[in-house]
Amino acid sequence: MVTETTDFELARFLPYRMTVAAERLSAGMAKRYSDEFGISVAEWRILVHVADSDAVSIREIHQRVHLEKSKASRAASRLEAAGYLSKQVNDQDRRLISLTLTEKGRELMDRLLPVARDFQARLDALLAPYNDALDSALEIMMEGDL
Amino acid sequence: MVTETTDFELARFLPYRMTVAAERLSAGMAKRYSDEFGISVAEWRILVHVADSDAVSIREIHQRVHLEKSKASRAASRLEAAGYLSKQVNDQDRRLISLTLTEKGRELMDRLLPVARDFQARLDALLAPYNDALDSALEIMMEGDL
DNA sequence: TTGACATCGTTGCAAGTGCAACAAATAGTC
DNA sequence: GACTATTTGTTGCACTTGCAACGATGTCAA
Repeated sequence: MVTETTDFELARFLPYRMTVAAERLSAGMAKRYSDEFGISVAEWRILVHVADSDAVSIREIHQRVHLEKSKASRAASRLEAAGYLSKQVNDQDRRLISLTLTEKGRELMDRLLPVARDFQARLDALLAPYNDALDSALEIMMEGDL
Repeated sequence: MVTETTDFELARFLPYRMTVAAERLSAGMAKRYSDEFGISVAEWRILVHVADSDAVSIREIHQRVHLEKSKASRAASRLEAAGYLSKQVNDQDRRLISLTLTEKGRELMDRLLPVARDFQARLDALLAPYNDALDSALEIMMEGDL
C-alpha cells in the first residue's frame, strides 16, 4: 500500500494562514465598533465607498470593493432600511441606482472612520519592520498570476 | 457642519486587503481541485488534520484549525456521508468522537496533498523575496495583541 | 452515592450566502 | 423605428453560517 506521506502542515499552508489572519484582523476591527453600531463587513465596505465618492451604483460597489452584486444589493437595502443610505434611480441611466449617505449615515461615518484610522495606525506600528514587504506580497497575492 | 474628511482608502485598509488576498488564494487552490472533488474549505481543513493525526475529535479540530465547532461538526458529517471519513464514539470518553479516514478518504488525500504542495511551492516562488517578512507579519497578525 | 457543575457534539432557528433566472432599461444594428 | 443583445439590480431557492440551547456524558467534592 503506497500511501502519500501525510506530513503536510496546514499551519504552513498560505491560503489557510492568510484566511485565519484576515479573520482575526476583521474581528479586531469589528470589536471596536460592532457593539456600538451593528455593521457587517459588507455594509462597512459600502459605507466607505459611498462616503468618499457619493452617488455610487451597486455595480460600482460590486467592481470596486469585491462584493458579489447580490450581496452588495442586499447590504445596501439593509443600510437603507437602517436609515444610513438613500437609494434613488439614476436619471441618466435608469437601470442604475444612486446610493448616497443620509445625514445619519454621515454621522455614523464621522464616528467610524476615526476608529478605522486608529486601527490601521495600530497595525502599521505593530508591523512596522515588515510593512513594505507585506505590501509587495499582498500586491502579488491580489493581482499576480497564481 | 463639521464633517470628517472622508479621504479614507479602503484599498489601504489592512483587514480589507488581507480578506481579499485570502479569498483569492483560497479560490486559486479551489480551482485546482474543486471541479474534480467537491470539497469545501472546512472539509479540506478537517481532512488534512485527520490525515496526519488520526482519531481526531471535533473539539480538537475546533481548536486546531480554526473552525466553529458546529461548522466542524457539520463538515465532518458531510465527509462521513460522502464516504471519506468514519465517525465512532471514543471508548475512553464517550462524549468524544473519533474521526478516521476511510480507505476512500486516504485515496482522496493521496491526490489532494500533492496539489496543495504544488500550490504552496508556486506561492513560495512567487513571493520569494518577501517570504520571511510575510511569515513574521502573519505571526503578528495571528498571535499578536491587536 | 449523590448532586452540582463542566464538557462534547448536535441541532433549531434566524439570518446570510452564491447562483441562476428574471424584468426593466439601454445600446447597437439594420 | 424595430429587433436583438447587453447591462443592471433584485429575487427565489437551496444551502451555509453563527449562536444559543440541548441531551448525553464525565468530573469533582461533600
